[in-house]
Amino acid sequence: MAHSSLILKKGRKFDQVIEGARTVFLRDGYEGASVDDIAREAGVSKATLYSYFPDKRVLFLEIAALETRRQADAHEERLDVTDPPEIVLPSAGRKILDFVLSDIGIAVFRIAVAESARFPEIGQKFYDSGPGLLKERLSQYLASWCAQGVLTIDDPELAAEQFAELCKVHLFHAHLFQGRTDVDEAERGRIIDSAVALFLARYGTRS
Amino acid sequence: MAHSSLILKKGRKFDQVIEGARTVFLRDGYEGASVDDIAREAGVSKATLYSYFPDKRVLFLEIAALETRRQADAHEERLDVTDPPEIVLPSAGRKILDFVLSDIGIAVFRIAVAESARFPEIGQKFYDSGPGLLKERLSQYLASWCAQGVLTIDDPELAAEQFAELCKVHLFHAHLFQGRTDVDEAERGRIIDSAVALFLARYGTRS
DNA sequence: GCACAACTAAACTGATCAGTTTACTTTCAG
DNA sequence: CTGAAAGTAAACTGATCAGTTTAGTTGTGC
Repeated sequence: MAHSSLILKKGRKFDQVIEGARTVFLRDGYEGASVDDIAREAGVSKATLYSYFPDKRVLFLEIAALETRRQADAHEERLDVTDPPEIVLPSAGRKILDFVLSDIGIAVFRIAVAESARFPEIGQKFYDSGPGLLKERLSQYLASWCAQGVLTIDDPELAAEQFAELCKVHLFHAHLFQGRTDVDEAERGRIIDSAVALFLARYGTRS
Repeated sequence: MAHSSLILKKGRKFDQVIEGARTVFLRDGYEGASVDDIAREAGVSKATLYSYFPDKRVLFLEIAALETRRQADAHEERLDVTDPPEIVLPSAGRKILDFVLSDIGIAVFRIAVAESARFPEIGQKFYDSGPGLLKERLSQYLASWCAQGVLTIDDPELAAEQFAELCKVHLFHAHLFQGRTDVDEAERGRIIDSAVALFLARYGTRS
């Protein structure tokens, strides 16, 4: 008895295709990736690949969707409303910064920026599952502490985005445009501390 | 007498080629642009184009360099050190925001992000003539007002980048990823006002 | 008005690549 | 064991495109 694989849509190598496409698209971008490369990387014949996906574009959109979902999952954990901003903001900021400096974070950003002119839904999905989702969660957290009088924020959504941007300052551009991959712990900490201080100087109720 | 055109390197149609390449590269990106398209757009034969530039890559790098120079020129005007931060910051912020929301600003950013993995010097040049130059100018301005005790900033370069990022909050991503081109004056003003307030709450000496 | 450089249209080369087809092999459920 | 579904390698089609070549035309300084 045992493994009734009802869930398998069709084909044994579907996952291999997805994994190969992911690798190649993230490494080479949409234009730079060739279908032959993907098939080779996936360890699958081109004919098999084309039995799953009608064309390169659809395969790419599928990968982009999966990858943005994964991005969303990385930000999954709700912010703990019971912890105060002085605790939550530094740790949330660190997670944001670590993600946008990661290889996968940079690769997805690069592709979203490059291809969202050609494929508008890619830009939309990327935004919704990345910056947009973060804004939603963080603004809810901020609003709940406003209600308690610990924070004073007239527009929590705007404030959430301001905080997120402050966390990326300097290092994100340095990595994206100057290839600086050598960002150490201390430097990250310095940026986040400054972001939190700047944020709380304005939105924190006087201590 | 008259027009001794000593300056002309060679060729009467050099400028046409540049202009055509600019149009097509900014519209279609590096991979998306074809040399035939560029020649047609420039109103020039392919052979002429190839008499000026050895290959597509060099032509692209030339356009990217010119375009980033132009970007730098747009930020040219030094900040007037005699005006106080409450005057300078809102107007500088508006200029930053207007630029990054302009068609040309978005197009150059898209190409810099997409191609700086393939052509590292593009990322470097873009950074130097855009965000880097701005940081330099703005941090000098900030430092000069620190000396007078009006501002209190331990790291003016970091603060300059923080301010620049705050000015782009929300609207830049909305335009880049969601194609929102309909950003009105009021919304821009709201973002800038909030950025200035946030910045001065922390770095301004108490009023 | 001549000589020479700049320019042209168009054809061509060689490469790459998306997507298809063919003839064959592997896998596995019943 | 068997037959159908899934997969394979490799050749093929048709298109695009960077870059070259050819044979001829235009513009211009002198």
